[in-house]
Amino acid sequence: MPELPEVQGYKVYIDSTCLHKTITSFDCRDTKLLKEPKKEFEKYLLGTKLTGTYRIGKYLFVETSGDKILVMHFGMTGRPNYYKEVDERPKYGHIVLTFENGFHFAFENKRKFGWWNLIDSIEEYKTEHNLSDDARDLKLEDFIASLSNRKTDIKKVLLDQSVAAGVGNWMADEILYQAKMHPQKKVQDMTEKDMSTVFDSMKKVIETAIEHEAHYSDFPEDFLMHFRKEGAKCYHTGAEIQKIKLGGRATYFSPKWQVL
DNA sequence: CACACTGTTCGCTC
DNA sequence: CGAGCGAACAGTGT
Repeated sequence: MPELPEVQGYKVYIDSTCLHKTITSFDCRDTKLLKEPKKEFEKYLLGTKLTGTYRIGKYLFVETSGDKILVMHFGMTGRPNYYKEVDERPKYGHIVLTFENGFHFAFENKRKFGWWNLIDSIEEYKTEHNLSDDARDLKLEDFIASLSNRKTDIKKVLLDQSVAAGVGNWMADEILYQAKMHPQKKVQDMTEKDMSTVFDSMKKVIETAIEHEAHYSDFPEDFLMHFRKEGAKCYHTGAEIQKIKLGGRATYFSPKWQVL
């Protein structure tokens, strides 16, 4: 589930719980979640403190008092959990840090698509992994530039983390619904005005979601999230929401509202 | 039971 | 080189 707004919430949570406390233990019960050997994590984390966080899209960079930066990606089912007692360890808390105050930080990851990594430079990592600026900070001119050489459905392009880092499957559907844009609109057929409309919707969806702490039921009533299921009624037209598959992802849209 | 779901990454074609 | 595409990954839920 975690897309940009959820990860933003995780960042705030970690900032308010885990910073400036010496790490006394590192426990990982499934090393598949580690992109470097476990020994490296022990070496660079034990005895250090987490000092700050920086988010780009769905990637959370955690700075430490040591020589490395910790990168967390929550995958599809990840979330942080800060707790006190050892026996409170969550079922899917596959990675756990313990701090000098005795509290623990669990990286919960039910489906194990999330991971941790150790890196030297955020800028370098961003370049190597073709990450765009965070969608929240992205400039219209950069968004248009990224779209200019693309020749496929706008929905697929929105999911590309080199275009607008942080947009995931539900956000892409919501952005296109707000923009009245059909998900299969070909990017090469879009005018600059179309792109600008989608861009503005993206900003609106991001800020609305963060404002409501990614709690979907609190979103405005004309948001797709309230009726994002096959056969549900579109807020504007009353027509049935349709489900198609794009880029291997379930895509929901209102055919009467988002006309191709 | 077979498949849906979620994001990234890999391998392949063009 | 890089866009596009589809499969693969893990495990729970339906």
